[in-house]
Amino acid sequence: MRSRPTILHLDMDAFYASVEQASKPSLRGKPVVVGGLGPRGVVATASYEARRSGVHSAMPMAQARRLCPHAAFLVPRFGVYRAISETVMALLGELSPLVEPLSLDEAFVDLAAGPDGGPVSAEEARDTGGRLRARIRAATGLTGSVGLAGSKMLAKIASERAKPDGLVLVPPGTERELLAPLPVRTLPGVGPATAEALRRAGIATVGDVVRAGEAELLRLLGKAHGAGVHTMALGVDTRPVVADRDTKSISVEDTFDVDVTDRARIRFEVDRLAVRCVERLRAAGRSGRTVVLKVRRYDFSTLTRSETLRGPTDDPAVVRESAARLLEGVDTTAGVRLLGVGVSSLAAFTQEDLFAQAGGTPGPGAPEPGEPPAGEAGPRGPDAPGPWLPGVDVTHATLGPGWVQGSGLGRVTVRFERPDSQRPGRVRTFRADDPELARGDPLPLVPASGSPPAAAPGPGPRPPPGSGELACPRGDLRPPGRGQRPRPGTVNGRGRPRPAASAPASAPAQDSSSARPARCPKSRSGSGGPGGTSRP
DNA sequence: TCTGGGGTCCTAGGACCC
DNA sequence: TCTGGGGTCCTAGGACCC
Repeated sequence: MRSRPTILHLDMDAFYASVEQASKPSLRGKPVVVGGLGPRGVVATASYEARRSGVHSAMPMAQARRLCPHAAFLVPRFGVYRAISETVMALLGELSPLVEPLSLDEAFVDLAAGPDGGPVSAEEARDTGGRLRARIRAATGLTGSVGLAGSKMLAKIASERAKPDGLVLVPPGTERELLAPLPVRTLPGVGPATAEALRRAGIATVGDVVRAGEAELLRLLGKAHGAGVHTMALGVDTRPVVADRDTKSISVEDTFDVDVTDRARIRFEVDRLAVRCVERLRAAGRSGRTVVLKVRRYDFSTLTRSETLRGPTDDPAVVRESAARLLEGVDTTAGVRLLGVGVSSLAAFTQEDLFAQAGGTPGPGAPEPGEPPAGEAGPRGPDAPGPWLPGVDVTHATLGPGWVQGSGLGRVTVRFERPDSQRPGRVRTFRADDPELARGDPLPLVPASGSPPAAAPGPGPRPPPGSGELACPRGDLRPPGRGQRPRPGTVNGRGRPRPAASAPASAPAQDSSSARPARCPKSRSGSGGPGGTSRP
């Protein structure tokens, strides 16, 4: 809550879909839907053309196909989105050191922490926002919408109203009248459940919340939540912009195309998830004390089981064994649709030296994940390298770069065009195993001039044939950067040098020579600890 | 052809300790 | 020994966000 509009919220317009349209000239002006393409996929982002048909984020992909059958349905290319996001966040960083990214396409900026204390007048603030939007467009070819206000809540509401490709400023002092007619869902923290509770009490708009009064809100929603909602409804929001939020947990999960009942397969999948989780943990230079297993059953009911180790670990064998123990206590006979493994209670240290000794050699009874149990095809979904997923970059030995339009029946259809192509490229169909066809690197959206734009993490615009596999071994679903925080010390919009071991409290920096027991859960309630898991 | 994947924060109860 | 309270840690679940 400030008397000057010094909080800026940037939201890139239909970000993933816009990147795809910018990368693929044939899709410009056409409906594009980015998301999971499996039978249980959901929409991540729909282009504005697709939104006109009623398609929106989080909608099941099957429904989106029914609503907009002629759209292009593409898998996300997170590596590309991440690179562009870094460019955008860097531009925000030039306005102020206080940048709080909310996701790849969204961030708050505290302009008052910038040079000269930020804009003084509404006009100055508008100028700042307008210049930012122009620079984003020049650097990425994409549009973003800007909200400016005296608080986070209003800045975000403003950017929403500015969409697409606009700027809205909420003059401090006008918050309450702006909010009053809006639905309660507008308020941060009011989701479906809260909205329903309020609706039953006859409260539909923000103005209704104010009229109901604080006591009534406390009664309806409980102490903390009720007070928060009431305060927000008054237009009062003093939450600061916080850069460098520390990660609290790291997790991976997979939804299966078909419910899994086979216990051996379930054990196998949990094992793989544990390994993937630890890969991400280690890439982030972290370790953790609490292992969490997540199981979503056939009926969508979800349960979690967790166990806290005596000390933090980043040893895959330890996490695998913990996850396996947790699984033993879960009945999965009716079928599971999702499994997940996570680690929380994160500590700052890495234990690379220890890992070299212990982590590399799995203990007895903890085989490397290898073959799936007999009778199962193994991984599926985004992991299953059905190699030619719609949207991925390819390169042909003689025809150059293109992208997969579709595949099936041993064939793959490729459109050969580049971001700077003046007209839609031509389409060719190949055998899926055509040796001249390989994964390709993404091409930059904006032609490189002087300093390279961010779109292509790879080398120049025309990689030598075959180089794709090296840069992107598993395709765009798992680009090299995926899951890796920028290395500690990397400076960019999203990852700054980690605050030096801020919390010695939870993880006493005992020397990692030998004694740290990272395996056994703290034995509680007389269980005597888990049996048979200690290392010889 | 119903419902992803990555997170954050809050609540509540029990164990345990003082 | 009765009855009791506070604080912390752990576990489980749920709401919410993008």
